[in-house]
Amino acid sequence: MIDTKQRILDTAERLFAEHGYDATSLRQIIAEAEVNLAAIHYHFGSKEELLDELILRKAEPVNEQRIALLERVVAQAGMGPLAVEKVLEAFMAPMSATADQNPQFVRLMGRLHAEGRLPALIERHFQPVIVRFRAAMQRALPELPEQEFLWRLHFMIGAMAHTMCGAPDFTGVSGGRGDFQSRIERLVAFLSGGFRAPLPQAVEVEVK
Amino acid sequence: MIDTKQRILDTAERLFAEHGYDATSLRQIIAEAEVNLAAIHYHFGSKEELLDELILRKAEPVNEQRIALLERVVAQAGMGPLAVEKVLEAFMAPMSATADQNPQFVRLMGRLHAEGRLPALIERHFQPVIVRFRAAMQRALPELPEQEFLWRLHFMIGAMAHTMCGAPDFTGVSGGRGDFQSRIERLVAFLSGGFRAPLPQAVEVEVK
DNA sequence: GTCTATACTGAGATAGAC
DNA sequence: GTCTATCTCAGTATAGAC
Repeated sequence: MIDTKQRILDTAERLFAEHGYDATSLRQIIAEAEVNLAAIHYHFGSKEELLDELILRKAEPVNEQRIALLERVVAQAGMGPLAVEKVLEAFMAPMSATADQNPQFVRLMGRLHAEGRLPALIERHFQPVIVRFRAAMQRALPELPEQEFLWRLHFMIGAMAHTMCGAPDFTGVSGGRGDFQSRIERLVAFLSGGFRAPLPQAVEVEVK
Repeated sequence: MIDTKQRILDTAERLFAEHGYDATSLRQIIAEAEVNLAAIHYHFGSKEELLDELILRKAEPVNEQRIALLERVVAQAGMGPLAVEKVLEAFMAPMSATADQNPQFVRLMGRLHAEGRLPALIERHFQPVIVRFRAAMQRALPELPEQEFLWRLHFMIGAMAHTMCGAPDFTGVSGGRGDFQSRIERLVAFLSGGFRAPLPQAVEVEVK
């Protein structure tokens, strides 16, 4: 076959999104893609590296949009203050756009998050972008002590990861066009409130 | 052996915390516990049910403390308003106490979170407590629309799960006594700010 | 009731022929 | 580049000894 590699990638992406990474065996993939088992190891090396290439081809455009939006936000702010809301929106809007065009990608991310595979993938594919956003966030929150700032970033990552990939029960399976946009607006409002919250007081809640 | 079951539970707990659930094979457990492979299936039925019993015996005291603290907070509030901070603290303080006494348990929770096994375990072992806390939170935030409230709970769960189980890089491996307490104070401050944030405005961030 | 020995199925990985 | 055959190692199931 001419494009064995492409067929493996496309089939794997679909099956991973539908059934999860762990639950999809290489033998299922080769059956549907009509290729040989060893072809996967020839082209990718392992199941995990197959996942890596699969994420890479989706993550690149998202990252490019993020950088572009962030630069625009920074340019508009000029020498003045930077609003946390604007920075957060610049980071999340490209995911929203991708979600509307290609719902399968979001399902895939959700699956990977649920299976605990996101952290490693984020490390490999989103790190450079995250560094830039961290700097912008720090500029938007100049009065926050460094330690507190880093902890709040940590909280944010937890909320974001959980939200990009899943919704509360009541929202149902809908996920129609535009849903994702409002989800992000809610998240941005919540996170902005969290980042601007007063510093914690050491409150004693003794446990017997 | 007299207490095969206990030895399996103790060994599994240690190995799951050290290497993760997926990475620990039943054969490793039986080797260290010096029992037979089939004994696990005799006593527990499957690897997953072994994990379940293991979590159950740790989760029960935490849940009891949570209920007790929550009742105290509610009693102190009387007919007056309920502070989000107090409710959040009542929920998290027992985890902090457990963390200080038994660091291995927190590592285990972290592992399970990283492997995407927390949601199912939470569903099975923490659901009744969560229902009560949800009600208390709703009472503490009477002006928040239902939909917005549920979304903010969703954001909270993400931040909490991520924080209970892991820390930003800079904090190192320390995890000394009391560390966990301050971590929770920071999280409570952040979440309270998020819950009290103004409702989101539909802000347009167009993506080319 | 408890536990042991052993076999079964399906996973990912690999060596080497073509 | 591709495919066959095979390897190792999971979790699971069962028959039967004490």
